Parts: sequence; structure tokens; C-alpha cells
Amino acid sequence: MNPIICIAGPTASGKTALAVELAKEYHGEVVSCDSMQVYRRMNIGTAKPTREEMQGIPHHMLDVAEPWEDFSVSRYCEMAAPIVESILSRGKTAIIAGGTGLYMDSLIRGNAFAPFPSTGVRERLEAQADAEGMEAMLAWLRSVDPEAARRLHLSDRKRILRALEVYLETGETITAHNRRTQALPPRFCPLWLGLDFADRGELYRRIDLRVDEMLRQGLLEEIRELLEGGIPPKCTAMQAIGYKEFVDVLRGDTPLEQAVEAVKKSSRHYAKRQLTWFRRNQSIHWLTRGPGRPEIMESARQILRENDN
RNA sequence: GGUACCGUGGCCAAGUGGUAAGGCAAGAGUCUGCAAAACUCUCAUUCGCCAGUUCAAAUCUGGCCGGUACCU
Repeated sequence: MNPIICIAGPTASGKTALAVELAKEYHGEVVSCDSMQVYRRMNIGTAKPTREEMQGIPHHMLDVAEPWEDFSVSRYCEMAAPIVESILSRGKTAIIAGGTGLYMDSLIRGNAFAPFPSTGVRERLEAQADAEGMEAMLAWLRSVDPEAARRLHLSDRKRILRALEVYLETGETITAHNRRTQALPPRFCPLWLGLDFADRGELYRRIDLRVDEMLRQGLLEEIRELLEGGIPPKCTAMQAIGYKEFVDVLRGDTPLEQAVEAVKKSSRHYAKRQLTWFRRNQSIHWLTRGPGRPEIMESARQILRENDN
């Protein structure tokens, strides 16, 4: 039995429930892998598992940051890796479940991240990009890291500036850095499970229903409390789907119905991107949900059995 | 029954004689410190139908069909 199981899949596909079921059956603890469930007091909109849903199974990497903090992949990995190791050292199964592909892959691979600039390089690069235009920035990148320049699109401001930032800060190109860290063996070797639906329309219907359910559970109230608690509406956490849209509703700038539709639409787009991300992971054993399909728990057991050696 | 207006991809919509903008939706994809983010690509051989005028028609003419408004 592989002591690490990763559960990937789009939003609203049932990862949380499957994780708990597997944990109960295989003596496991759940490590959440979700870039928004890390924030405290953001519960309903992030679909964070409730106490009842956890069914007594220990869950990690939930509520580990304040909403005004800037969380990141590197921080996630720094915190989650020791937790996984601790679970294993206690002879238990680590069930890493969540939809944030970058976080999950980075944790498993053991990616090292270039140091975060502390000298205001970022601000200077932003200003320079505004003044000189992205063509100039890309040309600059081409002169120091032609490989990165080749794979980045001119419109991809975020990555072009980050590549330059890493170079200025460390003297090493981001391409060289990534190549070096990827040459290292992966930190963990999990058994991968992926959740998907035979019919995309069914996934989208579930997303719509879940958004309605969140409203019923008091999402608006949750957001109101966050704002009253002094959480800046423009911080990263509040950019989460289902939060940013309703902030406008609470301010009276957007009719509720319009925001609800926007949240559903963004969630569908998000789910699609998650599938794109996970699909290229050749290690994933896909559990397909849908009419005529066996119950996923049984499929999961079978895959676990087949890969048990 | 009469008159007027309208009919462009799944939806919205530009184009009024020169060889089908754009947006949304959808699909595919990229991804190493904001990732629930950011970014890329694809998507009408054809403009309700038929006939005509013209070198050339989504654009002009006629008929038909469908819709809308008003009148009777």
C-alpha cells in the first residue's frame, strides 16, 4: 500500500468526500491542497470541509493563514512537506487532496523556488514595463534568458517580469534554476487518483448547484464579516471566485443575480483549467463519475489494490 | 386582411455593391512565489429561401417563408 495518495480533479467533483472515505479505510490523514482553503474564516465560499464532513479524520493545511497575508506556492510547500513526512513517520497514510495543481505538483516534486525579491526589484520592473512597454522587457529577457523569452508570449507580463526578477535577484536565469531543481528526484512518490465526469455538462450542473447552496449557507454573511473584520477587498484571498463578485454586491454595485451568474461562469472556467492541468499528469488513475459508472469509492479501492506492491 | 420594420455562427452583434469586425458561450492548451491567478490558440467558404440585376450581392430588385409592431 502506497503511503501517499494524491486526489486531483476539478472543483465540485467530490475530492473532499473521497479523501475522507479513503482516510477512514486506510488509516489516513488528509492534507488539503487548495490555495484558498488555507485562509481562516473563508469557509463557505472555498467549500472547506466542515467538522461533520471531516468525520474525525485529521485535516491539515486548512486555516493556516490570515486572509490579508500573501500566501504562495513556496509557503505551501514549506509547510505541507513536513506534515506529510510526519504522517508517514507515524505509520499513517497521507492523503493529499485538492484542486490547486501547481501546489500539488510542487509539493510532490519538491520544487525549490527562487528567492523572493526583497529589494523592490518587482516594483522597479513594473514601473519600467509601464514606461518602456513589454516589447522592451521581452527583448531584455531575450538577451539574458533566450529560452524563457522564446516560450513566453509578449502578453504574458506576469511571467516575463518574474523571469527578469529572478535573474536580477539571483544572477541566475529562471530557466537554469528550474532545470536544476527539476533534475532532483521528486520528494514524494504518491499514487495518483483523479476525479472527472463522463459528461462535462454534469460537472457544470453540479457547480451551479453548489454555488446556489453556498448562498443558502450564508456566503454573503461570511463575506460581510470578513470585510467588517478589516480584510482589504483587494487582497489575494478576496480575489477568490465567489468572493470578489459578491463584494461588489454588498457594496451595492452589482445586482445579486448578475454576481451569481458570474460566479458560476468563473467556476466553470476554473474547472476546465484544472482539468487541463491534471490531464497532462500521466500518473493519474482517473475515476470517472457518471451514469452507469461504478461508485467511485469502489473504483478507488480497486486501483489501490491493483497498485499494491 | 393592410402597412411598416426585421431575419448574419449556440447567443448578442458590426457590416448597406468588392469578396463576413467584435463580444459572450464553447472547445483545446500553456504554466516553478498573486495559480480560484495570468496567458495562448480554435470556432460562418457563408449572411431565412428562391429567382433576377451586376465583372462582383450579406449588401440592389422581385417573390416566398418566418418574426415583430401598428392599423382594420
